[in-house]
Amino acid sequence: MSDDDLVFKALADPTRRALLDRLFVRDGQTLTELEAELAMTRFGVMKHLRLLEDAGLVVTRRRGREKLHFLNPVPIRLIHDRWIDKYTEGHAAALLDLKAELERDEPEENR
Amino acid sequence: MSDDDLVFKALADPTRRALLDRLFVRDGQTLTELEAELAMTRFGVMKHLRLLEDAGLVVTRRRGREKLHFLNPVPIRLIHDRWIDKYTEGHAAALLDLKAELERDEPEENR
DNA sequence: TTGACATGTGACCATTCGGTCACCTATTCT
DNA sequence: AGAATAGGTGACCGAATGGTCACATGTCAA
Repeated sequence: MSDDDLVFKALADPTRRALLDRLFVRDGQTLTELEAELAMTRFGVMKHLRLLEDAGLVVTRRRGREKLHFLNPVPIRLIHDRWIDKYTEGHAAALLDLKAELERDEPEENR
Repeated sequence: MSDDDLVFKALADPTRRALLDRLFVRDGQTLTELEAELAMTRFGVMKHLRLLEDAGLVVTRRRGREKLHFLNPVPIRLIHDRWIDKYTEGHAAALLDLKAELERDEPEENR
C-alpha cells in the first residue's frame, strides 16, 4: 500500500480526525489522556492512533511507561501540494469558471 | 454525515483518486469512457462516480443520453484551507522543529 | 518487591465497503 | 417503430473496517 493511500485512509475516519484535532489543541498527549476525551475504549483509540502513526500523521516519543503523541502536519502538506498543484497548473481557473457556469445554467439539477 | 466526511471518504479509495486523475487528463468524460480506462465494470465505476459526485468532487452535466463528468477542485481546496490553516497558525513551525528534533534524537525508533 | 499504572496483542463480532450482476428506463438513429 | 446505445436500480457476496474484550508486558513508586 502506498504512503499516500495510508494517509487518505487515516484521514477518512472522523474519530481519527478528532484525534488530530485534540492533539492540535494540546500536543504531546498520552493514550490514556486521549481516551478520556473521546467516548471510546482505550483499545479503539489505540487502533486509531496506530493508523495515524503508520500514515505519518502522528509522531510518538516514549517517556517511561508513557507514549506521547505529536501531530505531524507534513503529510497533509504533501497531499495539498499534490492535488492543488495538479488542479491549478493551467486548469483550476477554467474549472472554477466551468463550475460557476454550471451553477448558473442549472442551479439545483446536479443532485 | 457531514460534507467533509463525504469528501474524505471519497478520497480514501484509490480507484476514485484514479478517476479524478483521469478527469484531470481529459475533463468532461462520460461513464462509458471512464469505464474503458479503468479495468472495472461499468457498475463499479458508476458507484465510485456517485460517491465523488455526492462529495462534490465531481460535477455532472447531461447531454442527451450521456452524462458528462467534470472535476471540481473546490472541496480539495477547502480541506487544505482547514487543515493547513489550523496547523500553521502559530503551531506548524514549532511542530516541524519538534519533528526534526525527534528524528535527530531517535532516528529509527518511532516504528 | 509488591501493587498499581500505562501500554500492547490477538481473537472476535457487527457493520461497512468494493465490486458484480440481472433487469430496467431513456435517448438516438435508421 | 424497432434496434442499438447510454445510463440507472436493487440485491447480493466477499473483504476490509471499527470497536470491544481477555490477557500480557513493561514501568513507576512506596
